[in-house]
Amino acid sequence: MQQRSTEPSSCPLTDNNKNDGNILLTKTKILNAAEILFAEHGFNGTSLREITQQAEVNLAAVNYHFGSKKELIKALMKRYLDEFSPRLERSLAKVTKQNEQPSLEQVFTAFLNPLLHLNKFKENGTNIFLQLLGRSYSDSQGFLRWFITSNYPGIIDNFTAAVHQAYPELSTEEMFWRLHFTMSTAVFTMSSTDALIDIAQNDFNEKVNVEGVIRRIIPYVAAGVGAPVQR
Amino acid sequence: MQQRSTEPSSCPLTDNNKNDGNILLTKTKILNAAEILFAEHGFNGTSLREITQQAEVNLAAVNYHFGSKKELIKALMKRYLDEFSPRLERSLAKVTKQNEQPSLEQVFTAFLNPLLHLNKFKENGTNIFLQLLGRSYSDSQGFLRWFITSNYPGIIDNFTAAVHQAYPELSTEEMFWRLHFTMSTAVFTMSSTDALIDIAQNDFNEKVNVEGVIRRIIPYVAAGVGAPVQR
DNA sequence: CGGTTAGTCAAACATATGTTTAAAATGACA
DNA sequence: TGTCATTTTAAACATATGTTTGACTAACCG
Repeated sequence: MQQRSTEPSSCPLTDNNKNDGNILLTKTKILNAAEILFAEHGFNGTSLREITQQAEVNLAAVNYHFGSKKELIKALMKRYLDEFSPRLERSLAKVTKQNEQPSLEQVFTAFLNPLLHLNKFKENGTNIFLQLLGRSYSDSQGFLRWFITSNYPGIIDNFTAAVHQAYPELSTEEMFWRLHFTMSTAVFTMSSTDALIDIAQNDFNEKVNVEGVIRRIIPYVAAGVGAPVQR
Repeated sequence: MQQRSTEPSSCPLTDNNKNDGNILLTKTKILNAAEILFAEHGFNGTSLREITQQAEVNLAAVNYHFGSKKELIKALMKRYLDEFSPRLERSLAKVTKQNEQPSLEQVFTAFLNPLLHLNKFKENGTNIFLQLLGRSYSDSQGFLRWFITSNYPGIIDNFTAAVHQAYPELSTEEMFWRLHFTMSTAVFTMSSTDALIDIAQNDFNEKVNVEGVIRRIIPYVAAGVGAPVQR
């Protein structure tokens, strides 16, 4: 028996779960199947039976290896956040160190590489991660929002610092709101990327991908955050 | 027996369901309870039993009066969209008629009054409507998005026309994306307004309400849509 | 070999869900 | 008053869900 504690203690859920051969372990198979289904239909909208069927493992495996559905979701997000978070911190640090006063566009562009790296880390990883992030905010009354902000405070702190450096006149309150608007744009757009890309393809025959969408978002949010302060 | 057809045909679901006294009819009681719960916990996250319990009606009443949960959701949105849609159209028309080339900020400000009117139409109506709109986009794999865009095409058409008048240089593709970003910002922000207002209150003792949030969004999205075109 | 351990599996469990049914209540009108 | 359509009600239905159980398997080690 294993992993019956609710405390995640060490959480060994990265990809180093390989057999002697190259057969994926049950745990990894579950993670891989779950992230796609969760991204597509939300956390509430995906059942453990769908996941285990897709992963070709036994239903009980989820509860055996992760303890519960909630813990599975956390493990899922952790896998991406551990990969993404330090890279973003380095990327933001680079921008703020190199330039005395970076432009907002430079600050937001700092997200691009860490996000795209997830595509190498995992097939279609960027898309999946951003979609999961979007789901975290709307599904399950934000228990995951809490999980993220409390386990990865560095993301937010570094980011707000960089924005402040780029636009010092922005008050703390105004920044709080504008950063949330930015978060909304990114996260919400991504949670419906697939549909949007389809529409763009049909309506004006435009071939786009996730990277294309991100590149379009950057000037938008940079301008939004950089909007002149009222009054 | 009533309302067993899946065709909405006439859909008598506005507030003119009153008794001789001022006792709300079952139908209205259900709508009022459902909209709050749906806004709070999403469509998937709210059961008919919670709704009927809150509304103090029998469980079977929902299926009797509306046919199914899905039809209830449509009726819910219809109640607001019928109130909101024509007002927004008039408001946008006013702006585009009065000014030869209105500013983007003027265009977006045209949303303010129609949105705030919902607060008179119904207690906390603005907030509820925007939250429901947000839920429509993330829950239930977008069947409601389809419902809205196909039943109220005027909203989108008038809006894109107004934006084009304010910023003619923006290409159709770029506008498509930026309007979606804008939609994301508004809708997603609103679906977590309550939490945000709490945070704002605690963190820097700022007293805000829904109107305050909308007023903060306007310059943000106006600047975003108005961002200079790349290349 | 015997024994321990981690992992797998089918089945059951307990509960929650949307929907349907058929009987009972209600109210309007002749 | 009696009739009839409308509405309400409790109960059942069918299915779906997260979780648990207990037997079984396979691998490792003395």
